[in-house]
Amino acid sequence: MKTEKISELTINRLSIYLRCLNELAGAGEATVSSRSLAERFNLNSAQIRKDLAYFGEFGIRGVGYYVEDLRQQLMRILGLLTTHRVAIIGAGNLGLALANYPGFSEKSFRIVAIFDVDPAKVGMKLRDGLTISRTDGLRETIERESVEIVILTVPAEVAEAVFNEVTGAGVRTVLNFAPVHLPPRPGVKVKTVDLSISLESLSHFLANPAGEPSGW
Amino acid sequence: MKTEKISELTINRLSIYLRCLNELAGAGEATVSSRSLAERFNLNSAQIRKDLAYFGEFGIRGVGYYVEDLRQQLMRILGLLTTHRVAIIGAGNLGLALANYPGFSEKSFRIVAIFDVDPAKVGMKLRDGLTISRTDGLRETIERESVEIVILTVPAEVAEAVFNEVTGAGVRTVLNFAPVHLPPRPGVKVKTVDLSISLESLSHFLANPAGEPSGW
DNA sequence: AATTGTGAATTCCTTCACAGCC
DNA sequence: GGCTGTGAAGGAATTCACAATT
Repeated sequence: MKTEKISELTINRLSIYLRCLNELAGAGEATVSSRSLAERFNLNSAQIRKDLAYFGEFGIRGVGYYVEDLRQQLMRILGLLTTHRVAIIGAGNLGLALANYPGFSEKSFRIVAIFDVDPAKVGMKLRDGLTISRTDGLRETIERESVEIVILTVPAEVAEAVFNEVTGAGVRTVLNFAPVHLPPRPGVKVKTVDLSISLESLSHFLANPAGEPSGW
Repeated sequence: MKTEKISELTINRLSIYLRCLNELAGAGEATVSSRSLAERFNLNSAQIRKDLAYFGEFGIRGVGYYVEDLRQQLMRILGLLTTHRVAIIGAGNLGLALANYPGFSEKSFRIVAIFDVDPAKVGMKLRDGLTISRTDGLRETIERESVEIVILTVPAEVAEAVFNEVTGAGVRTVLNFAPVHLPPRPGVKVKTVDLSISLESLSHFLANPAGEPSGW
């Protein structure tokens, strides 16, 4: 158990391990080794052991890890034992799709508000208790609803302004889908999902078959 | 100009630089230095110069880079001078949102087909010439429409099977939104966008204020 | 004077390899 | 025998710092 700072890459892998453990638990497996885990997503087994070792000694030599125990540990480490209250800002196609996204564990994340500037959208009921709100009440609603996580699905031009408003209201974590760089704010964590970058990376691959240089 | 292999991270940054150059070109700027570019997304200026140096010598000492020239170079390197034909598989909320996503440059990416298994959805017209197709014709349509890029927005359970089908049909690049590890295939590039991982990373941050360990 | 391009230094991440334990 | 936990080695990515160039 170290006090070193833990890399983002490690945290991302913990999520992957957890997902796999959920499946193993569902399949009734009692234990799993770092090797068999590693084979599922071709990773190195030492990597898995090192990732876990940052947080404690969860395994048993000669045996492996108890699936249910490790699952609980990972849920705790990832903060998934409590429910986080989420707001979506921007009820365009993407915002609405995320509001209904089934992949977010219901237990750990609950969407409590969704906002849009368009008066035609305000008032639209999405489902039980989730209605599109006006953006003028943004700050107030965030505070009243104790929103911890904001998902930003607004146009790029206004993303930074909205970001400033929500962090000003005390939000410390933002999942940003706008294709812009948000300025760093102390104590605030931003994850940006940039779909254009992903597509352009694929485009580069198509343009440069088999590791050929693209320079000339 | 090297023959070294170029990191994914470098390619991703090229997309970021390109976006910025587009703005600068729009604002009528003629030249830009690596330093001023770096300041916009707090990066190191040497990083930018190194990234560009993999592909050629595009700058002028004492001056910087010509905005329009560098823009063209990056478009070429990223393969954005030709249009790539894209198919979306899975017309759920996310698939439909991406079909209408305005962020993909129209010039470089064109969505030519969208598929779903649900008979109730098949035949739905989304817009000019884009109608939801049945999945049985998948392989045939991919070949007929010369699809180069597939966006996978199907449920996790079927993602691998669909992946095998599209790569079998000759598709070499896949943008995967299903929360699964897709097995590596030679000559095929996969980019996975995993929304749960992103959210769980934010959750971890909330659970572990200011770099405190989460072990005990 | 300003800025690029790049070896050298540094920092960060992954993999190896094995002692220690079950 | 099998598997974890980890120090040491190796590899990759970033940053420094400066010679070269306009």
